[in-house]
Amino acid sequence: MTKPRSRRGGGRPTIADVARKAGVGAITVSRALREPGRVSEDLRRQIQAAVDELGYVPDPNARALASARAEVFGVLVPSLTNNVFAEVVRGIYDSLSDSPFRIQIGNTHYSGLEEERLLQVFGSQRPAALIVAGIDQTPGARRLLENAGCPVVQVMETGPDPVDMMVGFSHLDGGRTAAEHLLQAGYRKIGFIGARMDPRSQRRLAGYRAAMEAAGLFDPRLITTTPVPSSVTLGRELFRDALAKMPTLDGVFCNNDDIALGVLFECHRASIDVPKQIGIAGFNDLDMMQVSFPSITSVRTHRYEIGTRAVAMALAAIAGNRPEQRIVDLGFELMRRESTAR
Amino acid sequence: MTKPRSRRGGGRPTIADVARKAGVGAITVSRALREPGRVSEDLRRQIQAAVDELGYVPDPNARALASARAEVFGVLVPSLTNNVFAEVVRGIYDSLSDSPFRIQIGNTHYSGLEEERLLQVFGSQRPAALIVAGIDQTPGARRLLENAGCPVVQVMETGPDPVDMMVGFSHLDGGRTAAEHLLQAGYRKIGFIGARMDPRSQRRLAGYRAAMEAAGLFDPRLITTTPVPSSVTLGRELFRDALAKMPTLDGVFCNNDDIALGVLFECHRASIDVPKQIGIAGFNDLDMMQVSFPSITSVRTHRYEIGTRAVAMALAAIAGNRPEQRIVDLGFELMRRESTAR
DNA sequence: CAGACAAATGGTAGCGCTACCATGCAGAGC
DNA sequence: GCTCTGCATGGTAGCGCTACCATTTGTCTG
Repeated sequence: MTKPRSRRGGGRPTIADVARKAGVGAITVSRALREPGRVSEDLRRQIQAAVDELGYVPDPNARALASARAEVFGVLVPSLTNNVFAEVVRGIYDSLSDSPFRIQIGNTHYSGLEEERLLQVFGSQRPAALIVAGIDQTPGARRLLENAGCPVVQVMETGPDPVDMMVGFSHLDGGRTAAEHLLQAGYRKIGFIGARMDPRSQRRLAGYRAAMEAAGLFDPRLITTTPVPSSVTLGRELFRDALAKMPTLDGVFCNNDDIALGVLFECHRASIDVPKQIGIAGFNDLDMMQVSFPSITSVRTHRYEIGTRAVAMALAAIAGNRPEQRIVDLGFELMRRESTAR
Repeated sequence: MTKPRSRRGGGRPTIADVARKAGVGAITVSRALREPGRVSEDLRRQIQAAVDELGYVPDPNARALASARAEVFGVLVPSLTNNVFAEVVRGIYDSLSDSPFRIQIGNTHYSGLEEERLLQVFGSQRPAALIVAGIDQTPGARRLLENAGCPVVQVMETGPDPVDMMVGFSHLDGGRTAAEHLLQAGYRKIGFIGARMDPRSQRRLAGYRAAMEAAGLFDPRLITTTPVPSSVTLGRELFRDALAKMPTLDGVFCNNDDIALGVLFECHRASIDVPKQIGIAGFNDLDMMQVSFPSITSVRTHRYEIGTRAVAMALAAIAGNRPEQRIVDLGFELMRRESTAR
């Protein structure tokens, strides 16, 4: 009577097929695959042979449904093309490539609402862990993270109040360090040029401001920002705006390296000597900063490591030994180069 | 007797909860959510109210298991940080953001074996569609694609023998066009500098070679390549190698824009005049090429559109109307700039 | 050598959803 | 009046897997 539906799955082998072939129960196959230690050597070999012969691959959907837990890491980043986040994501992928965990990336487009929506979607899958960029979640997003029922790692930044765990560094300190370096190098009219101005950029700006105020040199007219997404082209344009506004500018701290590169190119074009007339400092230290002419001073951040570390912490939490240090500050490194060597 | 397991899912509402609250059958809820047209206006409203009140989000795992089809697009790219692929992925994400489809990205690290392994993993999920970069799959990977039981789109390149559908352009023509442009501009000793040398780079090289041979100017010593991953730093180094090997070089066609930028910086550093002494052409036309000083000639490719187009074709195929044109050539555009304006 | 206990294996009953097949009911056609 | 059709809705039976408990076997105690 129980006429089985005609194999909806298109004939791929199931755990029952493997069990039959190996002459064992389905549950034993399941165990052999997930906890090999709990199955005798003999059966394990037999089962492995059957798996290989049939080309069996477990259905992750069925697995997730039965165990109420999907082997998925949910990752939320504001941009896929921004090299900074791409590096973090690469670190995550590399750390997870030999594990059974899959990765699901969500692109929030720097929008809190979008982040909230994606968390809702991700939550419906009962992910094994969540990695989210930034610490400025909306109240709704924060609630979703707190109730996710899985380890959560906030990355890119550190802050006082983690949902669960954190890996990053202080953007405020990074901004201050860059500005202080420009001051030490002898620059005085140091501008800040920033695009996008997401929360991290805001904090770099705050660091710059703190340094300038401490030196008694702060002037709001030194700041040139835009909410427009960052690009090299935009860097050039913003620098021209900044110069028009304040022709006596003798240095710039750029929000990021794209902007810094745009500034450098404009200096070339306008025959402005770097570092003599203008000092330039960037942020993130992309590969090209050390090769450009002149090479550009930048704050090196450890993006790839942020990704690998976040995964390591999440994995530890999943395994039941939550790391003692819930907030990991990976710091940054000021790379002094020709562009500020006055 | 049938003591229900104590709600493994951690208490999130199920379709049965919604059905109870709305006073309808579970199947009607399912239908209201997936095919609203088949449920009466009244019930639809009632059900929507219950969904909203309970905060119900369907479990994609259960859905996939029951329907033998996951609402997932599998995407396979060789790199996550290479801007070229990041742009394609961004196009895919943007095109799918309002659909119920999730995206799963695999990073093949330019390895055919890894690609095969990932296809195996992806296949176990019964994805709704697969988008893979490149056309040079291993025989095993090709078989997996052919038996995937879903639309498949190969992207980045066009070729004669699609698994299913294709969106891209001819890298050979692109390479030839760049080389011909350099020749027309009056350069004669035109080098080729390439890193990574994946199949697409190989075809750009072949295009370059064809142009040079047609002009009777080909010389194998003009070619400088390495399997090392591409970077601006590497561009500088390879250019120095190329110059050491052939000091009379008067032009270079670079594999990609990173390399071209490295070449430009080295020219600045060595006081080589661009475009007078050396002409430079890149590939892909990243944003910065138009801003650099001098601006750099490059072959513009339509990465974002490749992503959006691939999704559109896959979506059409899923909906049952497979596009007539199975191979879409999005072409490229030579952007002539200062670096080759002799 | 009985009893206790651990290790290895299996059976059963779902996980939350949808495919498939009823069922009920209104209107159409004879 | 009756059957026939088509539409809206519901019930049942799984999808492929694992949690939970039961069973079997072997090993160790006293």
